[in-house]
Amino acid sequence: MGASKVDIYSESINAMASIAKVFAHPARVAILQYISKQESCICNDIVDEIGLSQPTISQHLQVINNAGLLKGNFKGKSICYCLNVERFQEFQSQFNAFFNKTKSNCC
Amino acid sequence: MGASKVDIYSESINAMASIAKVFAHPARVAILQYISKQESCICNDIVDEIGLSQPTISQHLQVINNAGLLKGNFKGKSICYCLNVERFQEFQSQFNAFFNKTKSNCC
DNA sequence: TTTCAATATCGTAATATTGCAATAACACAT
DNA sequence: ATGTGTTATTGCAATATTACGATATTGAAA
Repeated sequence: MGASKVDIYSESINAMASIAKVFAHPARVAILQYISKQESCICNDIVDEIGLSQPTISQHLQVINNAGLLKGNFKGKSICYCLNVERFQEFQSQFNAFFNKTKSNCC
Repeated sequence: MGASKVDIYSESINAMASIAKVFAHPARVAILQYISKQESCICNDIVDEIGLSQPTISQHLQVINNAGLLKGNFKGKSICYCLNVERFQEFQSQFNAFFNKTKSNCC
């Protein structure tokens, strides 16, 4: 096979894995950090900042965007990627809920 | 290509991605939750609990174990997987540090 | 020591992910 | 309308991940 058997898990478990997947690649972690560091809206300089090609960056941005983590001006010559802080906060809460729920021990 | 260009990112960014990767598959999320739910040490019933084959579960357990998230008795007929709570807590802290550092906005 | 149950490893197939070159699409200015 | 610069899409190659059957290994009990 090779594909994850998504149908055998609960909705919340799949949701958790999906969220984690966004952060499971260093390029996406770097992009998120870079975006948040910018005072003003950033444009195409992510490509210069990180050592990856423009198509690859665009691909990673799409993953981040599909997760709902971006907002801003998406039309025009210089598109503006900004962090959707509300959504980001939501992710943090979900993570912490999972961590706190799973923190028991047995031996 | 197909391989992540790990060498172009900082150590902390790669660490973050590595941690996230552990939780980026529903089977591993389910395994961690199941382990934590058990009152006593669990054995081979993870295979029965989750609908995956024994080799596949073993593979996922290895990923979790390589991340340092397991402890317990690893020899004997019924091996005992328990959550390494200290390590788990450490992961949670790293996550929160990343989230808190990245929570700024621009537009 | 032989047997048994539990876990790990090997080999392999299928799918997913990553990355980039080439190209398209798009918004804006001239 | 024609460039120009920016981002998205397509196509493809390389690698990683997921999954399982078959088999090996292991520790304990008989």
